[in-house]
Amino acid sequence: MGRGKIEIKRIENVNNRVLTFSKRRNGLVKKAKEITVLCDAKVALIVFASNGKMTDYCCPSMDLGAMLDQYQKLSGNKLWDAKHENLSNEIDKIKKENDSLQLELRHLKGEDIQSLNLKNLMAVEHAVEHGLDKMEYLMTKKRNEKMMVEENRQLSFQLQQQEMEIASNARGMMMRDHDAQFGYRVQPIQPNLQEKIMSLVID
Amino acid sequence: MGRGKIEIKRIENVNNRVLTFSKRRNGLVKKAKEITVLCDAKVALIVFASNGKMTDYCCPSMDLGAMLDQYQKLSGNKLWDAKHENLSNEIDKIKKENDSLQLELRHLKGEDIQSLNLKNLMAVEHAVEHGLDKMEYLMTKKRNEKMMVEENRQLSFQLQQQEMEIASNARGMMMRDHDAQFGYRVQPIQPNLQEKIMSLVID
DNA sequence: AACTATTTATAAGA
DNA sequence: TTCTTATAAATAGTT
Repeated sequence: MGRGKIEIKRIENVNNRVLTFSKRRNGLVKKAKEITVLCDAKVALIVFASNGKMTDYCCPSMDLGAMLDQYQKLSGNKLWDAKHENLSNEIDKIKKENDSLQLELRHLKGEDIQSLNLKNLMAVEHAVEHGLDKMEYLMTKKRNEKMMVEENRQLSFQLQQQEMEIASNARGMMMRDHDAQFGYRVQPIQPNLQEKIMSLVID
Repeated sequence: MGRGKIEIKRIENVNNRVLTFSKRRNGLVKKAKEITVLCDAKVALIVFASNGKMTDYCCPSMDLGAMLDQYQKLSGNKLWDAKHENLSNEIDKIKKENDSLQLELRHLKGEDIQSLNLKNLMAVEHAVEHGLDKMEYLMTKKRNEKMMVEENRQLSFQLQQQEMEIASNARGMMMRDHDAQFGYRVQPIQPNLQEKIMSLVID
């Protein structure tokens, strides 16, 4: 339909091809609209030019999503259903995992254990007892650490008090005996106490 | 393009409409194919007749799924992406829940507890100890049940032995004293023993 | 489904 | 791109 007949094969001249594309795309969309109106048809049309530019048409009576849902039903082709199924399956899988974790958790807390047989009960008990030992150990350790920090604080305080007292005494003495030849040396009761405690706490 | 010009509005005559639909649909698909070949274009076309029958065309160089992916990117329209996002979010949510369950589980087993502070440790310990009590109670109960079932089995066996013995004695007597006026009645040692045990087990 | 008079689409040219 | 126009193609009404 034009000045000359053309073969239906790729148009090699780029300008020509682009021009023809533009004309024919318009024609295609026009025809799509016409059949929609004339014949009560539902039409969806997506066209990409070779440069990637997109044109689309969808009949006003149904949105593209609905058209594609219908397409999937009638053609049996999976567009997003497949992806959805995968995701849904994964959700199911994780939910089941979740449930079994919840159940295990309840078992460890002694809940819902009626249905366990003796062997399973013993296994659960064993796990819990083992864990309990670890907890006791750690708690004792943490309590000791706290105690040591507190003890350290107290000892430091006492030490400070003592030093202040000695200094005060020394000052008093100096006032009384300004020319005294000997002097007191302040000695900690436990040398390196702080270091010892800290090494225990840090461990 | 025909014997007469027509207005572009719904064709009221059904036969006419259906006929026109068929002709124009073929024309539309033909044009779609032609532009695909002539212009290196990508075309997807879905047409539903008013009776629901579907026709579709998709260029050979790209499948419909890919076309629609591209459509979503370029148009910004969400077809399945929105649904996917929802599902993906749900997966993330459940996975997080899962992780926290896993951690709680490990805590109850005395694992990964270094990071817990004393207060949390005590809470975990308390939960576990409470659960342990319940387990001990249930295990004792189950062990007792087992023992009772075994005892029941043994008693039943003994009873049967006894009854057989008595019957055998009676037969021996009958042989010796065919006209004896009195007879033995077999009496269980503990009447209703079985019922008593079973009621304990079932509870 | 086939025919064909006409309308419509469009290829080539400007 | 857009307009023009000769011609091919599509199709409305008919058989």
